[in-house]
Amino acid sequence: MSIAKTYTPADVEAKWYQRWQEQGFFKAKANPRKQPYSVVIPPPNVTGVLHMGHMLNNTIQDVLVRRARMQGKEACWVPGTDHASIATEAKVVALLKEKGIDKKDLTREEFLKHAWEWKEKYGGIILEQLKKLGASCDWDRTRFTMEPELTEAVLRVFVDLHQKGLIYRGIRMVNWDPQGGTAVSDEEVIAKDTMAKMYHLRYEVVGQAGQFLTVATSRPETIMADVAVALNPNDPRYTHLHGAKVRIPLLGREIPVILDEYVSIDFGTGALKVTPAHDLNDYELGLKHNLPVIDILNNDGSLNEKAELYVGQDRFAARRNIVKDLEAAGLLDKVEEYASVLQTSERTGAVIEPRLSLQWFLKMEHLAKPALEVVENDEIKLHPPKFKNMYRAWMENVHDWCISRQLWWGQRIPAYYLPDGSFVVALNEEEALKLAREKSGNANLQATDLRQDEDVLDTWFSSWLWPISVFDGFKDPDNADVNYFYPTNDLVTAPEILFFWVARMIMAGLEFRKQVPFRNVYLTGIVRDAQGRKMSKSLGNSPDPLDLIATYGADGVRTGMLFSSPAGNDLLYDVKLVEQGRNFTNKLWNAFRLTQGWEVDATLPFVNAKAVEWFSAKLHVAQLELDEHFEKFRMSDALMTVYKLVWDDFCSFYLEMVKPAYQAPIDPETLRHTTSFLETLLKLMHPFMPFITEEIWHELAERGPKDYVCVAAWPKPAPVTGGADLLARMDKALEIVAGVRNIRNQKGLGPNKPLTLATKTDDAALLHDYDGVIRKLAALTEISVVEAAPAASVSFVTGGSEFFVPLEGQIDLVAEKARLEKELEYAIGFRDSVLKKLSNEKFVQNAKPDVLERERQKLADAEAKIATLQQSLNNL
RNA sequence: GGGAGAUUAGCUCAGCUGGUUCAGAGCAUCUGCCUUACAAGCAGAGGGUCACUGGUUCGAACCCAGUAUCUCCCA
Repeated sequence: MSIAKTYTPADVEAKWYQRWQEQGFFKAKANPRKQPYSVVIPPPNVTGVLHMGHMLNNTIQDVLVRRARMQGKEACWVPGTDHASIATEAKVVALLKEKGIDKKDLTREEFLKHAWEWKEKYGGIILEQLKKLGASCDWDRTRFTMEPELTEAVLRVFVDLHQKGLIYRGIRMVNWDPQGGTAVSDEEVIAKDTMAKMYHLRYEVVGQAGQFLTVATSRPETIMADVAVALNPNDPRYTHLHGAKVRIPLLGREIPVILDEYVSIDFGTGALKVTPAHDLNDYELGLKHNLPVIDILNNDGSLNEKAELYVGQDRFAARRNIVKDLEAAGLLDKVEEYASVLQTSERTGAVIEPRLSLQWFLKMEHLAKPALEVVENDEIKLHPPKFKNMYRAWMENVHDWCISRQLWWGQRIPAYYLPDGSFVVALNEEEALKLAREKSGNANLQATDLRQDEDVLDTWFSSWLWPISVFDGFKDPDNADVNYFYPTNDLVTAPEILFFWVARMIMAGLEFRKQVPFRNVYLTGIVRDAQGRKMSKSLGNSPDPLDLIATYGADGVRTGMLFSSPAGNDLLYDVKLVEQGRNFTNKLWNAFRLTQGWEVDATLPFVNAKAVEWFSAKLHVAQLELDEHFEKFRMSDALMTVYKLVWDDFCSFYLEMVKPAYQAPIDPETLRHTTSFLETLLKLMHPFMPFITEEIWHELAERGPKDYVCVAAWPKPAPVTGGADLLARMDKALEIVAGVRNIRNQKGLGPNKPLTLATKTDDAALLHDYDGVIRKLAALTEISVVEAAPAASVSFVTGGSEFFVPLEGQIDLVAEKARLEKELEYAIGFRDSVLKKLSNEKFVQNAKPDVLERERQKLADAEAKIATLQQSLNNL
């Protein structure tokens, strides 16, 4: 036999991927005669490389897309990347630093030149990696969120929303990332539980030397920004200080004591220092009491000259130093540990600094309301639906979106400032100038008089337009593509970005196209290691996806990932999973090898009708089940259905039933059916295992130039007459087979030792019809119907029939008796429980007729079994 | 602190409208087999008080209440 004994994916994967591309199978265009099916990829970070999360996510998308393509839909999977402003800028800055270049020494244009160079060099890597996985994207449609067309879309949207009054500029407390040197949105802040220290500081009461008010704070370095100390008016401990002034420790500046019920009496000392520039709550308090704002921090988190002390020091260094100095001055009362929450930046990990700054915001209320509604009314379905609760909670408490970032890598905010400080918002400089002239009434205003905002937009402000912008829906809102492919069908993404991205795409879709961007959102879990830890570079617990593909084959890896990943559940990755996937490909390969080895003898009669009928019926049931799993987005279950159909039903049973003796020929009819079954199985498996199925497809027959399983028609379930009966009868026959095999195992007989079977049966027809199947699978030479048990035989009971395997000299009467008694005992217990149910009048009155009928049948079966078992015992 | 979800075999999970497809699947485990498609395999077997305590019901893994533990989201 010339076909390799084990399947070697490396030999075929690249070949088929190339062929598919040459054939243009992945290309999609608006085609009114076909039903559209579109998916947009969650654009990976342009600087990224493929990780396990991408593997899972893109495998699922590819399964959906490939199946849709086979179903005859115009399947369009749009790939692309996003520019990931903070992450990319940080990488470029780091790279430049290695070369001895400081970002500060570069102009914006110079920096962007470096960034683009870097993007050109590394930006496509991840997409190339996806091809190795088999992703059937329409690569001609590859988009990048910062390319000119998409940038224009972003700017248009900004201008539009500004005109609608939804974008505004204001001083707000933002989350400042001192390391990234930029504001980040609420959603990019991660709260971490930590133990922090609470410092009790002594503020001297003005005019009462030696009298102190003790204030507890976790941030002693901010006292220089204090503008008041607040007390609860109802706190009896402090009534004597109402109206007093206190002196800031070390600094000596006098600040008022204010009263506000906001202060909680039992937290800390009940006295709260008020630092409006560096705490959101303090800021609110300051507004209410009309207090000044003193900002003592620089962008990088160091103290500025307004602090007067520790100027130039980093906030954490300043904290250490001021604690030392306070202690030395006797102004530190005590330090205690307490559990607190540290806000950190998702991007850089730096501790977030609440900071007042002038930023651009997008009002959310108007956008959030309809976006909530379409999820509530299932116009967009989340899978699994438990995420609906989370989605609702967020949408009902949504805050305005801080969309400006103090970076260079990204779309620059299209706001232009006039010399007088006012601004206009316009798509480009010319229009801005026009507007500025109108606004100022100064017709002589020149472009050089305008200054464009320095900041760029949040990357999500590009990504939220993705399902529209990839089809050029902003540039040309009525183009054929967008009209045909939008709304897209399914979105596959991670729950972590449900709000960042999914919710905002829904908002954008409704706002700009009055239509939802997709119908289904499939939320994958996080890929973790076997111990449940998140995969991370620092832990080194993440395998390299490309190594995995090289070792186990893309098909093996794809199925391995899917075996254990129900929607929304984390995937505990274990190499055993991809091994299982690889083994599955090998199993299929060998089934194919077997059929390839058969010689046909055209004169042979068709002897396998029972097997063929049965497998046809099995196939029908499995297809219905498979389609149902797909409709419900139960991908693991869908795969498992195919897995069992192929491995158990096709290989372990069907092929064993029809397989001729070694080197014996097969009849043409059986071969025809078998090949046809195999082709159907290849189609059903193709979305999961595209490469091996394509390889076998072409090995199985000479194929025409366009005849690929990749574009074969998805099989329609074909009902089989009397299918349910066929399945039930085969099940009975296989039970008999299992009974014989069990005896072989118990008695240590080899799988091939010829045996005979005798039976006292109530279903002689079954034995007659399935004689061939049973004899073959159980390796029996003869099955005979008898009146009485043969001497010296081992027996078993299935259904109401008793079977005997004569075994001269190998019968252990005692053990045999014990076994039968145990079975009998169980059967009696079972019968009694049914009897009890049936003798309960209320049950008989209340239970539905079919339930009652089933119970009666149960009773009859049990009675029959008991009778047979007793007979067997008597015979011993 | 507020909210949501979960708890079923050693592991990962199914289990629909309460009732024979109700205690399941895959993996793992154990036993025996290198039986000419496959040892990346074949055959067989064992394994669970459905977290706990009550309640509703003729009947509960499923419905209700409480308890415990875990996870996630928000503050």
